[in-house]
Amino acid sequence: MALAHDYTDVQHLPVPPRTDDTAAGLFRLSVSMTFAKDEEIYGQDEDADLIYRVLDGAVRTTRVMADGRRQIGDFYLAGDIFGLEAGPAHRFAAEAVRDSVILVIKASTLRSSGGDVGRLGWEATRRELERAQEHVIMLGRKTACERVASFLKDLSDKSGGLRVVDLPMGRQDIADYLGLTIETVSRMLSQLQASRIVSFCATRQFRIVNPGGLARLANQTL
Amino acid sequence: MALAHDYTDVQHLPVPPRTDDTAAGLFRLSVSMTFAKDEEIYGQDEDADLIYRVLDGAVRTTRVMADGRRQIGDFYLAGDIFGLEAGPAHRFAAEAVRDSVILVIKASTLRSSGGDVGRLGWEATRRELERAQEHVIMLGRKTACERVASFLKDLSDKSGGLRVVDLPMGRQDIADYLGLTIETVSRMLSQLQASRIVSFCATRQFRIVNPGGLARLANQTL
DNA sequence: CGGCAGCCTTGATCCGCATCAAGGCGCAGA
DNA sequence: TCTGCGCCTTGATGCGGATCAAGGCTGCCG
Repeated sequence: MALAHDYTDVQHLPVPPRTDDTAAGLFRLSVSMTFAKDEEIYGQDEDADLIYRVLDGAVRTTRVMADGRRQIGDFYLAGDIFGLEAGPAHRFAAEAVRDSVILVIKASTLRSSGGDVGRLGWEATRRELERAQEHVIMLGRKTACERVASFLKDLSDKSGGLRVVDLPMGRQDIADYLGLTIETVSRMLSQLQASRIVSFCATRQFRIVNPGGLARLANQTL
Repeated sequence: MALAHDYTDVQHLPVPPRTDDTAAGLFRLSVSMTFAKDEEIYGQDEDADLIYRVLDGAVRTTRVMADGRRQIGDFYLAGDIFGLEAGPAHRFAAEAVRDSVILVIKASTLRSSGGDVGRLGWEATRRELERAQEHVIMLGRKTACERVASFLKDLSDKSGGLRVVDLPMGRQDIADYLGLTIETVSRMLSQLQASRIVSFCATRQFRIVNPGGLARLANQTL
């Protein structure tokens, strides 16, 4: 596990670089920090008074059971907000999937804001809830093939529906997100490629060859 | 499936009967409705302008895939609030597990409220998110035995830690909540009883014989 | 350019849960 | 009380994904 962050690279940004979406408004008075690959952003059980936004890079939230079994709660890419799942304390840890730049704001600032700003926080929490519920469906009732297909499709959708998509995370992270083993993920990816649904340009970049076929395999209910 | 509710039993209640918790404050201007066992409270994809609170009975939220596979999102007992998962439309349907009385309030009333009331809605949404995330851990990384043990323990905790607990739902509902089949749920329940962890007084009522053993099997991480 | 380490793929086998099948039990209604 | 139906349990068998095992690829650093 990476060492605790030393906070030497904190910079004050009056305005975040991306201002093209509502979330940006929440982060007007924020601080930017960089995290190395696999570095912890916050720990499980840690007090939660901060909310985060990915500026560049990718983040995973994880929970590890006593015997080492790991579940990834979600992945967050550039523009995404995370850290909202906290009551008094975080129930998941957050780690950088690769070198990342993160904006940070005090949660108490947000929560005490009346009107619009408070409503934006609520909206963001509601979207998190929706994503968690989709995840429940996936883990409860989808086959390994459907899970992997859903994962690739979601990633493409998040990237604006591009045909060529980068995978920021490794196979083990995908497995721990989908509730599978790394071997099963690898086999399903090979199988999807063999069926001409997708095609891997590199280990961590694929092209969607047959979007209709992918959607059918993903078996989305909505 | 039950017929649509005919709304003939709507009554106006100036104050809900239970006023001993914060949630009650949200429902000061609400309407009470009764639903028969298995009756639909709202449908998947249905527009969402209402928020609900269980006064008496039990409710499940469900999502059905094209081929009939069903996943239950959560169960709600007396005092619980549901219907918050909606963006523009509900992503799960809600049905009465047994004859139930439900309080209903317009969501727009809540959302537009500034200050305290708005914050209570956010808090309730955040608790929903926490429950969904626990569900993700369960479905992603727990064995059948751990899932059933967790389920019984959660139910007991929700009922205030009682040793004798009623199961409002049938075995099929439990299976669809835990991502298992009804046969596996039944076998695990028999197994827990054989190991003197719990003891079934009736099909739908059990006693926790060994709380420590149950907690150990549940394998909670927090 | 060569060597090494971490990540990924592929194959063989195993096992937990699903599926298929056959009653048992309890409750409701005659 | 009897009867029937829905719900639940239990047993036998099958299969999807886990586990165990053995390399292959790729990117980094000398």
